[in-house]
Amino acid sequence: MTDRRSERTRQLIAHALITLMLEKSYNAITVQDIVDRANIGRSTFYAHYQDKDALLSSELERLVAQLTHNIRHDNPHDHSMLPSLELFRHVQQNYQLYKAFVIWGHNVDFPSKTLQTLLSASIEKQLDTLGQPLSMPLPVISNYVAGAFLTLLKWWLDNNMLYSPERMDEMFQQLVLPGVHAALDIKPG
Amino acid sequence: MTDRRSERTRQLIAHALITLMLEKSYNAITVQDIVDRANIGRSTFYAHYQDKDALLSSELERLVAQLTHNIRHDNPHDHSMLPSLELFRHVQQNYQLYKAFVIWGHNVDFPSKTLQTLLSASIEKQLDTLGQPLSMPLPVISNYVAGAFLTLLKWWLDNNMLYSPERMDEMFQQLVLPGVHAALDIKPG
Amino acid sequence: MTDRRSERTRQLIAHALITLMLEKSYNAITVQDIVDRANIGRSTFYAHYQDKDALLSSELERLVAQLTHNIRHDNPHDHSMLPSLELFRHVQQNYQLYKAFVIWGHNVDFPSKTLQTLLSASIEKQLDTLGQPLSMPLPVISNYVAGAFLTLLKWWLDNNMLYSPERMDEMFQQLVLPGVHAALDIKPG
Amino acid sequence: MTDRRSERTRQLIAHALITLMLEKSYNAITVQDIVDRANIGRSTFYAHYQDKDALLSSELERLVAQLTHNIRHDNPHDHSMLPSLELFRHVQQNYQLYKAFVIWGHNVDFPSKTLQTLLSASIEKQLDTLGQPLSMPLPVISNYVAGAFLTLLKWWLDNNMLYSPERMDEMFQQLVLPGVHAALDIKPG
DNA sequence: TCCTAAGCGAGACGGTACGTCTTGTCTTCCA
DNA sequence: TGGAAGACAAGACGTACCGTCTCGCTTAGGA
Repeated sequence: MTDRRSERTRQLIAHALITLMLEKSYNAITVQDIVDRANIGRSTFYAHYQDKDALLSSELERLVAQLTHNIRHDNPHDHSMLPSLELFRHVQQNYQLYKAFVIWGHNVDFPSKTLQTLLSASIEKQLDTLGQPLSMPLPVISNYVAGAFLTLLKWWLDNNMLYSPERMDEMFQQLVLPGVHAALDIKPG
Repeated sequence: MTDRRSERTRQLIAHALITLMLEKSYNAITVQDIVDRANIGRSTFYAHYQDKDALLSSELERLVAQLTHNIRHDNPHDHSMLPSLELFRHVQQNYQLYKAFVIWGHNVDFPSKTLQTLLSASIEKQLDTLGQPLSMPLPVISNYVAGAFLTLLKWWLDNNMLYSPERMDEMFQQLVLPGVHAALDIKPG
Repeated sequence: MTDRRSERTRQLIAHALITLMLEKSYNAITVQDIVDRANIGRSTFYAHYQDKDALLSSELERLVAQLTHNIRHDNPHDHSMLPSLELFRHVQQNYQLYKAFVIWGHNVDFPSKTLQTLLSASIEKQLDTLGQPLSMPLPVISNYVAGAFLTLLKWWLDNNMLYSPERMDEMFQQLVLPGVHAALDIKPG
Repeated sequence: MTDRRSERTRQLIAHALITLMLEKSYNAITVQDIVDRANIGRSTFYAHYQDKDALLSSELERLVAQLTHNIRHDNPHDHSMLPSLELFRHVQQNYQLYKAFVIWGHNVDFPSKTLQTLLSASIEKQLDTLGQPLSMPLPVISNYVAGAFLTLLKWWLDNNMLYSPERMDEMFQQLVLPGVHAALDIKPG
């Protein structure tokens, strides 16, 4: 059986990063902070990750992988543009994690950028299968939808999830769908 | 009249920052880079700005001030939610500047955050004056509109301003207005 | 009967150290170098020696033991101060070994120190048995003779054993004996 | 006038090294030890010296330069092989310094090596001017004299300068001169 | 002949020091 | 007298080794 110490150490590191990001800005976190919090040696950190950014990227990928997995499996036959309700719910269930990674100002923007790119691509694929005639370029629509969703998500997290995922999704649908339907030449209702 | 050398130095520093930001990531730029590019002494930099972030903030404020000034004066009686066309035009005329400050990945996210906050507040004020009954909280709408606009703006800059400001604004209106009108209980047309 | 693998491993380690010392400075040699060269595991090294210095000490002791053994047994009734000719010959026969351990600059000085201490003690014992009146403290004389001998030895090794052991010994005797005889109040001739 | 802070800092560093070398082995001294003792920043150390060894070399050169300067100027017409008495006196006056740099075991051997090379070269030059016929190679003699002198010097320092410089010199002369005169074919007396 | 304790390789780990880099302060000197 | 030049303290960076450790594999030598 293989040496499982590596995995344990990786988890210690990841957990240290996340708890630290709830306390202070990513930029203000030093490798030594992480190392101290995780109770590991400095070189052990560098044996696992090239640097602090690689750690963040890795954890973000992990988060995104988990997100995609959860969502897609729950609704394999979903044909909506974006499983927004499930996303709001998923985020609620992983509040700490998203709070740590997504909140503005606390962090650099590349989590946002990654999520935007990912969501945008997913939306574009969904819209493409509809085969609707479009009144504007597809990437504009998909980026817009992804951006609008993330904007609402950030606002929600910034305001400590004041509303339920259902209420957030309702507002999202109400704000975004009419415009998208117009862009897709779909008659409302 | 005050010593004008200060102002000249300030401009050298600002120009140095902007040209550097077109070349590499904000985080990768050091104070020494700026000082070398501007041909000034290290202490002179610190005589003008507390640190690198203060410089960026200052230049961003400058940009925003110029933006607000131009827009508002051009259309003093405008009652639309957001002077989006003028904004797209303004950005086009200051392409380099916005490219340097706004493009994702190259930079930290606080320019985006600042712009988002600013736009959002402006929109909220405009919507408030309308006195319309709302089907959702006002901050949700204003944040949504600002986020949607900035998303399109970033996409536009990322794609080297492929379309005209007019076309961008048209798409923006088409995507955003229906949803906002629905939220404001405004009958379309 | 005991497991003989230990002894084999010890030899691998010692051989690795010696070949490495012919290539680079002792200080520049890492435990990992030794471990790689000997094709053993890191922990195996530490199972045999406390650290790199312990290994060097151990090998040096080994060398010294072999030296003392050879010399003393060959000439059990020798009453000269120092069996210098035999020493020069012994060194010649173990050129690589001494080159590795003794040459200046390549190494730290504790091989020299160890040899100096050893030789000095041996000389002191020999001189003491003579019971001669002395014109100066005995340790001064013994240290001087040991130092002079080692200096010539180092010069010889540094110059690739340019001369024969016999010639070296002749020069050593010619340089050192008159002074020592004077110190011991021995009439020349 | 030039900035004199550099020189002050250099002295702080040198002084820190010397006091530390009186307390523990050169190898056991870390750059951080020096930096802490000297109350300077880590990078300041590296602005002045490439590394710890460069510092030691530099201070040793300084010591040697001072040594050569003092000796030669005091006795411009001295024709002896080696101004040994002056050297013993000089060392006595700089006891701390030599104790720090020269004592065996405490240190690596390159101070000894440097001194040996220097003294040897100086002696060789002196002997060469004599034009005496030689019964052995000149470098053998000069190395021997230098080595013998340093051996006595180390013994003296190791024994806390038990005897006066004059007594040490007397013993040195008594031990070394007869042999050298023999090598140079000089009749005694 | 099998069993079991030991020797071993492989390499993860906590830790220490390295030499480099950048920051923000402070001092010197020149125009 | 203001600003360039740059020395400086501070401290984080990513790298290199250290000595300890755990893990399975191999293997010798007593059962």
